[in-house]
Amino acid sequence: MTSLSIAEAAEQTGLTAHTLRYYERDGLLLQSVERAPSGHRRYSDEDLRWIEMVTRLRSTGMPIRDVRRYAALVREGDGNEADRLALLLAHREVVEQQLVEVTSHLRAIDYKIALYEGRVAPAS
Amino acid sequence: MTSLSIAEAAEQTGLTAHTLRYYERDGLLLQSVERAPSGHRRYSDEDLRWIEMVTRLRSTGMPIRDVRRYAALVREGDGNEADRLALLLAHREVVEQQLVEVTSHLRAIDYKIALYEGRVAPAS
DNA sequence: CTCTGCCTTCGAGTGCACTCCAGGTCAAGA
DNA sequence: TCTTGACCTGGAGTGCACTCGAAGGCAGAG
Repeated sequence: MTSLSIAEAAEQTGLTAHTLRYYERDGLLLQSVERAPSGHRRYSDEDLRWIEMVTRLRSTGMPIRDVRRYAALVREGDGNEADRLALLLAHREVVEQQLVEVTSHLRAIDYKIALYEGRVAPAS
Repeated sequence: MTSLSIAEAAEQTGLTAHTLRYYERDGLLLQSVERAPSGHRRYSDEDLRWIEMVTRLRSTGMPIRDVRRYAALVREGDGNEADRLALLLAHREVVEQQLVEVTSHLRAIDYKIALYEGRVAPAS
């Protein structure tokens, strides 16, 4: 049961301290982070694990708004697992679709690169 | 050699008319789009092909600024192919990296989904 | 001739996700 | 005791990529 300062939490999560405060303010965390007597935030392992989940959702492109919704469901506790699942599945669908699209665009760019490298004859 | 109105070009490219004008204003196109006597834009096949390239770059996440730089290089004409190639390769690198990251985050999310679907025993 | 609708420009507005600032608190070290 | 540095808050600012609004031109239908 470690408990980290905001700077340490920032290092651990790869976010900035600014962003960590912002996420908390914006309701993306499950509870308010605990405070030292000085008022400084102390991040628990649990906080860190949740923030990593948030990071996964964010870096797969989930909007803040949806992360907040997911956090709210988890915060509510047992009983809404179906809703959480639906939210994750919907997100999964979107990400999958984006991967397909980006991959296909990337192939077209690769073709262009091949042209510049003289590995392929120009189309015209 | 067709020549399309902005509405038709919008439909063809999947962009909005607003966005087409914005791209032109912002220097993302190779030349100003031709005009009908009425002042209305007329998009050539060449315009359309270039806009598709722009769309590929954009939807793989290349910033407007970099697309503008690439357009400028192409506009300059022969002699800077190495620069264009470098730009595309650098972009390729970034995209590849993002694909890896997103895919790995997606796998973690899939694990969470599997938990909610009761297909896997919880970790703790 | 008037209406409808698509187009024009310029400039302002929007939404998102941070990112930063000012002014202040607090604990530890010289 | 003074300074330093990490942290606090509320609110403002930033950057990006659109997105829209206002005011007007012009062509074809009725």
